[in-house]
Amino acid sequence: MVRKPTSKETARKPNMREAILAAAEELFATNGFNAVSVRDIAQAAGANPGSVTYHFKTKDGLLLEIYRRHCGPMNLRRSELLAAAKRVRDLQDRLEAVVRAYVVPAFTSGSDLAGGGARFTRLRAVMSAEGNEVARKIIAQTFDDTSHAFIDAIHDSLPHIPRTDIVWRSHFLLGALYYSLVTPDRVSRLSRGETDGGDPANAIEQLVQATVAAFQAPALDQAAPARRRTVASSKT
Amino acid sequence: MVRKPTSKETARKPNMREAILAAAEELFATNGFNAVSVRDIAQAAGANPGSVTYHFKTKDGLLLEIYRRHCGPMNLRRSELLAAAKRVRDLQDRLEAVVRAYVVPAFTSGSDLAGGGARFTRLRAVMSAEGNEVARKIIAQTFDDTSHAFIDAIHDSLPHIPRTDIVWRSHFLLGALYYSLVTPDRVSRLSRGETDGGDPANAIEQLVQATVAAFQAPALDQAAPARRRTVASSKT
DNA sequence: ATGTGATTTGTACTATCGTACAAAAGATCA
DNA sequence: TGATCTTTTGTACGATAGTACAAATCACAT
Repeated sequence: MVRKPTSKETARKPNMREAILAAAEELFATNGFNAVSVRDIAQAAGANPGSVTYHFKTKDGLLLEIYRRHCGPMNLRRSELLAAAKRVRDLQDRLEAVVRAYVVPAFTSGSDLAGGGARFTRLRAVMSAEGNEVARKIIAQTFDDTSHAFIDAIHDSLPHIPRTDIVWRSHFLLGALYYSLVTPDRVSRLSRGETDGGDPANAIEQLVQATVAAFQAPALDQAAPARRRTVASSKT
Repeated sequence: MVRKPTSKETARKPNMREAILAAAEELFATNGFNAVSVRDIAQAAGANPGSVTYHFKTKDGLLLEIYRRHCGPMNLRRSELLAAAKRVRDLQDRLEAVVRAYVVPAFTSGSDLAGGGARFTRLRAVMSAEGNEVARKIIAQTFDDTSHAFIDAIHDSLPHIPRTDIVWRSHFLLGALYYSLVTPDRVSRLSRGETDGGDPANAIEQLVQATVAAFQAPALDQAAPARRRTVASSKT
């Protein structure tokens, strides 16, 4: 179909395998796993449905390979940034650096795949929402260590906050991060169109700033007693 | 259309229509829209597949009816709580009350359907992640007004924060809220099993506390200059 | 140029999907 | 009771799903 002008380079039109991976990543991330058929992927990649079976055996195998492709680089990058962040001496600055080390690789490229970071993170968000089993397994065994490392680092910057609260707030961070990537235009819509919903740098800044403040909130148990109010207590 | 239930009880085998709605709600919320077949729903409801077609015409129609069933009551409850929150005089207390008015109906029942609040909110989270068109439309025309009302109320409590930042942080709130309901056990897992990941009241408190702090963070543009740090500036 | 192993294509198979529709069953009231 | 609705059942149909597999094609060392 597409002719290679030269037989020298293997990756003239990128390996087809790569094209399939990229197409699948994009389609899965925007539509979910079950809504996308193997034929959809093949068509988007300019490939034959049989090619997908050849390279990845099954649809699950394709998803698994997408994860394998990204998890390593993204974790590596996070580790590097986390190590650098830990060296920041000022406690507040360090907290911000740690949060940034967590957020940045999720938005920007986690490997050499173009724009891969945001797309893969969005994919993770969607798979998580769908309760995809393949994704759940590989994520649990790949990211839980990283999550713990970050939680520990944050806890070091906020020794007076109980670990439980740190975990909750990290959880909220991940949710906010996911949602930002799942609905990339919702912010501009609600902002009455005057803003930069699509600018990832701005999204990162907003997320980091808000998250740092959330982490710094007083601990739940020891919150100032005067602060307890129950405006919405009826249970229905 | 509405036949008097008459003969002694309201429904000896509960309306079947309700059973189908409940089963669909549960299955969609945990597995996504496309992963669940009409036959799955019928079986879970103890009904015949044809019954689903009879009551809701199409699968989309079934989803639409689920939304119709919940959106009204939940918005009503939010409005009530928001109105009450707005009457709180102290600015910080009011902010917390407003956030609570937004969060509580999403966790607890928004109508008389048992446990409907959390389940429906989880459903919304999943549909949002999957980019479901039916859900997107009805949500945009049902919740955007509410969202604006909340954003306005929060802005009133934080006049010095630009509206853009408020919108972002509301966005993060919704993401955190969604994610808490999508992965109900992740917190306990990361907390090394000693905590209450399944307790909704605790989740609400954690979310409200963290979110209030996030809203109160300094505005992005006017953040203290000394605070700007770029520990993660390299781009890939 | 040719043989060889790696890919790509085309097609086919079975399972399951959403939906339609006629017949059966149940309920309501003259 | 019999007539007339509403609801449930059973079954079927066309479309599409994931996957398998043989044939065709390609890349390249010889």
